Amino acid sequence: MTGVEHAGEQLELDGLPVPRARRRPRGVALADEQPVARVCIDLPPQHLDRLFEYAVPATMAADARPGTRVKVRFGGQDVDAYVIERVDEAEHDGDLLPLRRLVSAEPVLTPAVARLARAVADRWAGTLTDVLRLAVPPRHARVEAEEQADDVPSVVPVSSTSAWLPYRGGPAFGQHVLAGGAPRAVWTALPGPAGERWPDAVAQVVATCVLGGRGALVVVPDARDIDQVLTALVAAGIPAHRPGARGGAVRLAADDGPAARYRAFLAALRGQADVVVGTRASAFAPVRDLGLVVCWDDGDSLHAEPRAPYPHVREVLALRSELEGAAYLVGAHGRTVEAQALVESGWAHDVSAERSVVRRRTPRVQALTSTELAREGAAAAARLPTPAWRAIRDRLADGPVLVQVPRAGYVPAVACGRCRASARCTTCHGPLGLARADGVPTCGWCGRLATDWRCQECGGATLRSVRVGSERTAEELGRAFPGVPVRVSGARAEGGVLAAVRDVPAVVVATPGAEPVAPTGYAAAVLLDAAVSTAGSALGLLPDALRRWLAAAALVRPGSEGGTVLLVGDAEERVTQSLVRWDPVGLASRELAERVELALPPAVRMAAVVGRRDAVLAVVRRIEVPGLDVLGPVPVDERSPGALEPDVRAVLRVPRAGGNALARALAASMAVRSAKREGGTVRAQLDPTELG
DNA sequence: AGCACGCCGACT
DNA sequence: GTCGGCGTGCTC
Repeated sequence: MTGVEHAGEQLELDGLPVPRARRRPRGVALADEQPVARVCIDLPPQHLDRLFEYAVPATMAADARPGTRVKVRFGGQDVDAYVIERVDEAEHDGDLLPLRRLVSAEPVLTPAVARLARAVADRWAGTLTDVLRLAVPPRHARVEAEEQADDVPSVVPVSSTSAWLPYRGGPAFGQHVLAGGAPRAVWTALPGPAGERWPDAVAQVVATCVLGGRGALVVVPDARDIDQVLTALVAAGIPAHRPGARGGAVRLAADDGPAARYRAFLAALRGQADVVVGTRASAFAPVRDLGLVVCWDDGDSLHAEPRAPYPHVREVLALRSELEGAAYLVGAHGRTVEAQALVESGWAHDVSAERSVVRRRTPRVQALTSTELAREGAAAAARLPTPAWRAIRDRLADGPVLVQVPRAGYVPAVACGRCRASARCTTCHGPLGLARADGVPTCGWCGRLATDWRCQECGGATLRSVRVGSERTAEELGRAFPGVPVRVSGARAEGGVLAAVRDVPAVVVATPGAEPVAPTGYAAAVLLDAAVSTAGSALGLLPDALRRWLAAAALVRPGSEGGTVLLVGDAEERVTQSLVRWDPVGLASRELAERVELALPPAVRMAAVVGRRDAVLAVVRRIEVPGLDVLGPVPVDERSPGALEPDVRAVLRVPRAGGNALARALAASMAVRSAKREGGTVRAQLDPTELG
């Protein structure tokens, strides 16, 4: 043994016992006040998910505050860490190493966000470090050094809540927010005229919150939605935050690039912006005096974080509203089963409109199913049946007509023209499709051109389309309505996603989620290939199909102004009826009852453990919680890198009340796994979205 | 994650 | 005799 430390003893002045924390490396003067920093280390292994203590050098005494980024020596290497707290005495009985370096004095991790991140890590059986990587944007030193704002008096928001009048419980929600309360609501938004659409309602309740002296946070699926909310906020008296000014709203999106993202983050952190409007990761934004959190369209898959520990915005904000005493609002045109569960458990209020209001504000909806068409004597086989064609032609006189197509591309799938077997690549057996009208079929997996294709079943050499995408639909509609401009909007379309179209006659073809807004509403919407949207057995498929249709239908003028929606195809009956009656809550409620019956989430809590068979079994075997049900493991399609056998998935199921215990036990088992280096790879996911 | 220590096989 | 395999343990 060498290097026995005596340095601490020099502080033993008046006979008091030397606090352990005062033991320190020779030659480093320590902070007088709170000389111990508890830090969270930026290393992935699950068994390191706890705080480690370091001595605070006197030089960092003032700046190494909770929330700052530091460098520490850990296990012989330099690692990044966050100071979580400063304390007087260490719990660790052993020498403390000094903090190595203060990266920045900016306390980027506020106590509230640190607490939220810990709760999120616990809830999803992940590590604090993983969550902090989602929550805190990478530092941008130049942005950090930019001029600080002078305190210019903030603008006073306009106090209008007109957009909430149609909703039962809407005005009361706003009043409660204004008074500093923390009401919780699940809101079914309706289509409306300019100034009363969902972004306006969101902006008004945000303005109400700011008027009441608190900050607000709005999380939406994508950048286009951010713009819509920011525009509506201006009308509600909350302008875009200007650097150098006090107040206003900032947009916070990872897509805006590191500098813009960090600048917006700092504006919130420093209390300069009152309102943050952003995508997924902004659920963790450090808004000061948070009074309201809003999640718009919680059924959009963009709200589900794809990185470990896979938290969902709707649930993160629910945790946050409880931890910070903030009001909670989740809104959509549709209703997810999960949001319905918040209502039916009594956790949140239902904020919806009366039937009469729904009828007044929504377009006329008609389902063109094959039975419906047969009744009218029309050919059912046509993708665009005559009544739909006629409706488009008639409504085009009044304005733009929206056509929603569930698939992007031209002809994403083709089949043998003789025996109808789906056409597969001769090399890798991937699906063949057409990129353009004059194109050669190409493989969707390996990209090879199928130049001299022959059917492997029957030897046929001709191909027919089995799925039609938005591009091909646009081409067909162009021919069907000569002289009418056709626009295409979609992530993979040539012009990308269009934010808006003009109020002139045009056919607008869009994939779900990419529908442009029309200033005074579309004259009509036609939802094609309805059967495609409800085919399959995935969990939540039906409410999700309704969500996509309602999102498009909500852009159409009310029936009183001729607004018409046509659903074309034989979709699942209940979903079709829910659209016709504009009743997303009814569908979600029935679906929830079914989930209770079948012991499926959210009536129960589940976790998926995916990876190499032996590794998965080892993790699962250690888990003991009351009422645990282990399903599987069964093989899945993917395989771990380098593995010979396909991965397996085990599904763990517990009664809803046992969710926290399951998460804790799963995290503990994963920690044992990482400590023992059991080998292979294992992914643990709570509330898995895909259950195969 | 990285790095130590520690106990069993084929090799200069 | 040793060089070196990776199983187990630890890191404030």
